[in-house]
Amino acid sequence: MSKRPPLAFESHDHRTCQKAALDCAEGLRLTNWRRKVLEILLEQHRSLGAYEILERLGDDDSKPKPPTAYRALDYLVEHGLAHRIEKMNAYVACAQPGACDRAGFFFCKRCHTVAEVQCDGAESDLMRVAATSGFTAEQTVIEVEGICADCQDAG
Amino acid sequence: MSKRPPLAFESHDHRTCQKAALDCAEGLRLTNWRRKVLEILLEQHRSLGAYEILERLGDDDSKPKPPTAYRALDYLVEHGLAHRIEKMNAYVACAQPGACDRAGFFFCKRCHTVAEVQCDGAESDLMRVAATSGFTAEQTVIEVEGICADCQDAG
DNA sequence: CGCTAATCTGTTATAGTGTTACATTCGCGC
DNA sequence: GCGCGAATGTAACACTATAACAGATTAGCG
Repeated sequence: MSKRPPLAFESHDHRTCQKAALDCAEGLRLTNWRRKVLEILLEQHRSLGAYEILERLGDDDSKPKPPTAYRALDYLVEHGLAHRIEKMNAYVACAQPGACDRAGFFFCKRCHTVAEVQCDGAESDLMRVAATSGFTAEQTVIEVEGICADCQDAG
Repeated sequence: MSKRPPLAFESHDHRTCQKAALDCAEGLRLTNWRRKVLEILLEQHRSLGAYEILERLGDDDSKPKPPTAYRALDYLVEHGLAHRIEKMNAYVACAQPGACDRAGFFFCKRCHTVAEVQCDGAESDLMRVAATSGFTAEQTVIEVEGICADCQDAG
């Protein structure tokens, strides 16, 4: 957790993020729904609830049903293109696709911006503790809730 | 994260855990529901869903309604006597009441046993990163999902 | 190409989790 | 007893997620 790409809170060329994710999706089976969901998530570094995404998937006369969104999200999460923020019951595009093992998240509870960081140090500490009691770790959730600088300035 | 009390997975005198929690509740306003919920949580180092707790709060002819459980749980969590496990939508008694700042959790997805550890190192690393972008951290969730030794042995 | 198997999608219904809103009661100091 | 704040009771509802099954599409193979 030393050198790092810009956090989502910091200004950066977001097209780079989008391109990286789409590149990483090469070779995967990105169907229409999956691509659409990924594109929606990639618009910003913000987390979106499944039903929020669902809203945006539909046109005026008909909206897809919940399983459509959940299936696409499950796929994206399984393949490392998106993450679930447990504390928010929400989803966010992966910010470091292809290299996002051991990710941790900072998210602003006001604007829902999510910054992703690598948490190797924290992770390996935890793994060490787990090992002492024979616990086999499978998945680690590291989420820090707070207020981002912009929202603080805005009062 | 170096010296530590026995993890929940390890054998220990559980009455010590229960007594510590009840001692810590001295001075707080433990109403009937709150005490009952705390007692239920303290039976084991296992997480319980709100509706599971609700079941056990009622007698045969009448069960309290959801807000009863959620209100008691909110109170216990606010006052450091219980924690919420985000990944499970469930609650667990605090294992180190009075000294449980910066807690992290290992939980077995089979038996729902939850071990609580102090995560000072991980926490301060995260805080440092947060600070670099002006992010004000308020709450940190550290949860490791896996399989405990007993469940592994049991296949 | 044409078949088959696997995967993805559509749809209905329902399960599980958590909250709002408001009426009522309880506990306690005056 | 009275008044006030906290806690509880109750009904209804909102949000999140999954089950089950039918139908459509696609990939791969002979």
